[in-house]
Amino acid sequence: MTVSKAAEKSSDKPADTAKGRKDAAELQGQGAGEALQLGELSEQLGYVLKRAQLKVFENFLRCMASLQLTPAQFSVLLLVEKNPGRNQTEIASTLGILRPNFVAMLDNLESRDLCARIRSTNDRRSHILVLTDKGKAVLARAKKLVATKHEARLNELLGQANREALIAMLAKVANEF
Amino acid sequence: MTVSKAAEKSSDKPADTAKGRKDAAELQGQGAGEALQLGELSEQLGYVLKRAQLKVFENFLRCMASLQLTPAQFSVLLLVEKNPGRNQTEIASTLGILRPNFVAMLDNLESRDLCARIRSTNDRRSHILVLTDKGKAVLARAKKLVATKHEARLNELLGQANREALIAMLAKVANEF
DNA sequence: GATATTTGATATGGTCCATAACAATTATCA
DNA sequence: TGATAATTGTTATGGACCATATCAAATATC
Repeated sequence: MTVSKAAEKSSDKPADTAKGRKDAAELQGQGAGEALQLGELSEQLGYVLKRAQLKVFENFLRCMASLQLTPAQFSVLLLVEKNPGRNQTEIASTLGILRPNFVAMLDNLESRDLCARIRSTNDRRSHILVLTDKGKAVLARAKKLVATKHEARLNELLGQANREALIAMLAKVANEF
Repeated sequence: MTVSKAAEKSSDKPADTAKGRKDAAELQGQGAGEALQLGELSEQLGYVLKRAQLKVFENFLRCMASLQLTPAQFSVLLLVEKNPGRNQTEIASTLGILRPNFVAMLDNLESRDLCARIRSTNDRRSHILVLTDKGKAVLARAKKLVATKHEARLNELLGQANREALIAMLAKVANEF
């Protein structure tokens, strides 16, 4: 059903021109066993950005294994703690999460008694979000884990000054690119 | 079928203790209409990394709209150009793409006549990858678009020196974190 | 008071990522 | 040599994440 599935194999013997066959012959066994050259790829912003993000998320998940918190869940807890009394739409949209996709996230956090939906008396359509006591306690422990295991790792890799510069530049890119 | 779907709604009136009701009352209409405070979130590496990556990919796609190349496809073309004669497993693994998922990507690129699979004569199991002439031409145009529209944007945002420093730090994080 | 908008929610489809399994081919080694 | 193991490209499949359309209830607008 994917677009790529609909792609027709143009021919069974691609590049089968006289020049094609000659070039192919020259390439047989090219640099076998040797490491590939990344070339310009290693200076492509998107490439290095994506790979760094994957590594950081991976490390985050390892650090949070005992609390079973994903980066997205951690960000929700942080934002609700900082902005108690806001509704789902407000929290979701500032995190770039679409409302439909935020429902399942909240179902999960609420089922673990980390946060609660409270019907607003001002506007009975909306749910006000609050951290439960357990949620506050878990978030406090999560922050310590992040500080001691996650950010500390980045500090010993880049140094305090570079770490702050990196985050500042990333924030600028995220906001103004 | 998701995990979160299996989450049971613990109760219809969450946090309905005496303290819970009082706290909820205090929160009604909290900072309505005002912007939310990001708080510690804006200094979380993972958060700012992810958002920056999304913005950069988004901009990349806009710059490449005329060539219809995604960041992943661009990286494949770059790597094949730099390392002609390598097989699918080698190209995919250095890009962090799993072999099964690489098949559809190549089907797509091959159907557009950007690259070609050639049966190796040394090892008839493997397909050697090469850029077609059209693939080389498209990649050349893609590089120019990236340089003039994409990287130039980053330069005017951070400056040349900072841009290089950012990429160097991201590469370090990607490789050593 | 009729109409439009907002909120949370459901259903659904797409894309990306990960694992298992398979046929063809090659490597290993008894 | 020949039996067995490993590798390559591939298919099938399921999960996680993201996006859109739609809905009922509640509210806003006029």
